[in-house]
Amino acid sequence: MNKPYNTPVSDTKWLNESEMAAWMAYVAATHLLERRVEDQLKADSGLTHAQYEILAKLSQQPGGQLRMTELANRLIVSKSGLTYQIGQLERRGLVTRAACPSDERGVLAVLTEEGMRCLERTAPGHVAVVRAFLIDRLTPEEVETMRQIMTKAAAAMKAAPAGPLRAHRPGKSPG
Amino acid sequence: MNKPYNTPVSDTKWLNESEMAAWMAYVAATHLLERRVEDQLKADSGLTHAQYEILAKLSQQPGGQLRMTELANRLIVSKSGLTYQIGQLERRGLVTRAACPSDERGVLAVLTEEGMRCLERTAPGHVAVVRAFLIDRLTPEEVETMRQIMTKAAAAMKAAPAGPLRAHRPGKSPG
DNA sequence: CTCTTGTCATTCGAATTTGTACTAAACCAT
DNA sequence: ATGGTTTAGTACAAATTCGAATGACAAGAG
Repeated sequence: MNKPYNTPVSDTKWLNESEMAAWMAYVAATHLLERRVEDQLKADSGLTHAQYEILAKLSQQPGGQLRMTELANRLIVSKSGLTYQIGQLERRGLVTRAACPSDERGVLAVLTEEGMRCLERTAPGHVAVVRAFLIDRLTPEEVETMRQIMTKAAAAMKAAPAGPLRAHRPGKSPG
Repeated sequence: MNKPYNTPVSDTKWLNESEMAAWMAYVAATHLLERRVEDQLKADSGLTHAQYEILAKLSQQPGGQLRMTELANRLIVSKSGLTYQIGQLERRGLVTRAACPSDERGVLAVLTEEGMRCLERTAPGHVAVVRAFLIDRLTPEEVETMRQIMTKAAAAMKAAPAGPLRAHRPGKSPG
C-alpha cells in the first residue's frame, strides 16, 4: 500500500516504428489472406475455411478421427462452434459422428471417404492461394524466420493461462 | 482444345516441410492471438477487436474522421459490417456520424472526445498483449523480417483483383 | 457402494459478419 | 438539360461464432 502519487499510472512501453509497422502489416495481411482463402474455398468446393481446417486436421489423424474437445482445442475454436460445424459437415456427408469406445460421453468426429475425396479435390486450390499470396513471395530464409516467429508466438500462447498478463522475460531457458 | 489426356489434371506444387510448418504455425498463432486480443479488450474496455481497430484507424486521421467506404476498405471489412459496428460505437458515444461536405451521399465516421479517451485508456493493455505474446518474443531482426513478409503479402493481395489466381513470377521489378 | 465433483458434448440465445437489394445522389455522354 | 450508369450508405436475411446452461457419464474420496 501507500503507493506514491507520482508513480506513473501508465508506464506503457509503446511499439517503436519497426514493431508498429510489423504489427499493422500483420493485421492487414491476416484479414486479406483470410478473405482470399475464404473466397477460394467457397468458390471451389463450398467449404468455409473453418470446415476445411476440420477436414485437414482429421485427415492427419490415424483413422481420420478425433474426439470433439480435442479437435476443438487443436483448431482453437469453441466446443459449441465445433459442434455446429461438425453438424454441417455431417449433413454433407463429409464427416460422421461415432461413439467413443473408451468413454461413454465421448464423440468421435470421423472423416468419411467422401470427406477425404473432397479434401483432396480442394487442397490444390487452397495451397495455390497460400503460395500465390504468401509463400511464393518469400525467400526460403524468410519462410524459415516466419516459421520460427509463429511457432514461438503460438507456443507462448498455448502455455500461458488465460487472464491478465504476466511479463515475458526473454533469455535463459527455464531451469 | 485437343488437350492430351496424359496432361496431369493436378500438378499441384505442394508445400515443403518448412513452408508447411510456417503456414500451420501461422494459422495457429493467428487464432490464438486473435483470441487473446479479443479477451483483453473485452475485459478491459468492453470493446471488440473490430471496434478497437475502428477507433485506432480514425485516431490516425486528421480530424479523426473518415468516409464509411474508405474506412471499410482500410479495415478490410464489408461495408455492411462497418455500418453495424459504427452503429454500436455511436450508441456508446465513441463515434458520431456526420454529413460529408463534398458528397451529399457520403457519411463521415468521426471519433468523439470520449472515443479518444476510451482508446487512450484501452491502448496500453492492448499493446501489452501484442508485446507479451508476439513482439517481445522476437529479436529486432525477426521483427523486421516479419514486417517485410507481411508488407509484401498485404501488398500482393491489395494489388491482385479478386477471382481465380494468376501465377506469381518472382524476380525483376515491373518494367 | 454412494456422493460429490469434474468432464463431454450439445442446445440455446445473443452478437457479429457477409452478400444482396434498395434508395439517393453523383457522374457522363449526348 | 436528361436519361443511363456508378457509387455511397443502409436495411435485411442467412450463416457463423461464442458463452452459459444443461444432462449424461466418469472419477475419486470416504
